[in-house]
Amino acid sequence: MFSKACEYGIRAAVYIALQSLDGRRVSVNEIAEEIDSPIAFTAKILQQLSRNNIIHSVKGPTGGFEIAREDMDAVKLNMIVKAIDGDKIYVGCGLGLKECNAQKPCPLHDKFVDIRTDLSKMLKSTSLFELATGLEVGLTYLKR
Amino acid sequence: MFSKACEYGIRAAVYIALQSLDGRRVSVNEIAEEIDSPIAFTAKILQQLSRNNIIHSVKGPTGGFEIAREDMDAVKLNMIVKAIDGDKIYVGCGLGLKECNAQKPCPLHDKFVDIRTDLSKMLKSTSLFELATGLEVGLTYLKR
DNA sequence: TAAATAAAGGACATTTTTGTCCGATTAATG
DNA sequence: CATTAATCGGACAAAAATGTCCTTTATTTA
Repeated sequence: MFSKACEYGIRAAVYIALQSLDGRRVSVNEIAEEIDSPIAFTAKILQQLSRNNIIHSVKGPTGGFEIAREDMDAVKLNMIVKAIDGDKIYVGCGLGLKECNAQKPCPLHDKFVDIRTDLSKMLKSTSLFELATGLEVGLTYLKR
Repeated sequence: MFSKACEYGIRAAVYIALQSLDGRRVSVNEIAEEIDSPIAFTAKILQQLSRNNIIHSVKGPTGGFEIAREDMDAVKLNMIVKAIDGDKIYVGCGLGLKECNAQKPCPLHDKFVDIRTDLSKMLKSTSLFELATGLEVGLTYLKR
């Protein structure tokens, strides 16, 4: 569904949000450790998220990554997915046809649109804050 | 969503089914031409489908690929997907966690299960025959 | 102001996916 | 029985995704 990069990106963003709720800024090393991901690869992904203004980075000692409380509400999963995987999840034919639309649909078009609409709605309506608070109260987990 | 191999596999299977409805056995070359896919790569995928008894192959002159009328009903999309992509679409965590289940869910677990259940239902309930007949009456397309 | 710390970024390495080529095998037909 | 047409299968090639290493840049603090 998502690329590895995107999986790490979402997990990292949720972890950063969780720590930011406690006012803690976190380093790539801590993030990679806590979400069980490759450090350098995770660093690249965090750069992408930072460039897309999804998370905020601070250089130098005491630096690291953080997310403002308001941004946790504003940032929805679809923004993270788009920043990392582009819009290929939302766009294009399920069977790989170049042209596929209601006028000239592939055999799976309608059924595919249904699934994708649901996925899209879910991603657009799920905020980082929602995911981070689930973690905070111990309902969900990020590791293993 | 699906790998390229799986996209080609589904398109090929639908085309073979369509032609089999007319009693025509088709060659890899014709299939690749008609579904606009790389020939040799398509041949590999057809071998996989053949080994999994999803399509039937006949060697030698007048040979090619075909699907019996009964099999078009029996073969559902999930069987093709499984033969080519394995069960990674149905199994495993959306965020890539090794352990992720109702007892120890990732932050996206429940929402992911919903989407995947829908996808799974759709694939399990869609037969090759259904897709081939849509093509036959000109409601859907396989190329471009 | 020097040292230390952390992200940024470029180059490179590995693995997986996608795709190609060619000889071997099978079967129909003249 | 030779020729030809088709799939089968293995080895190879190219491209994309994943992952690593190392240098540079920014910033804090002693």
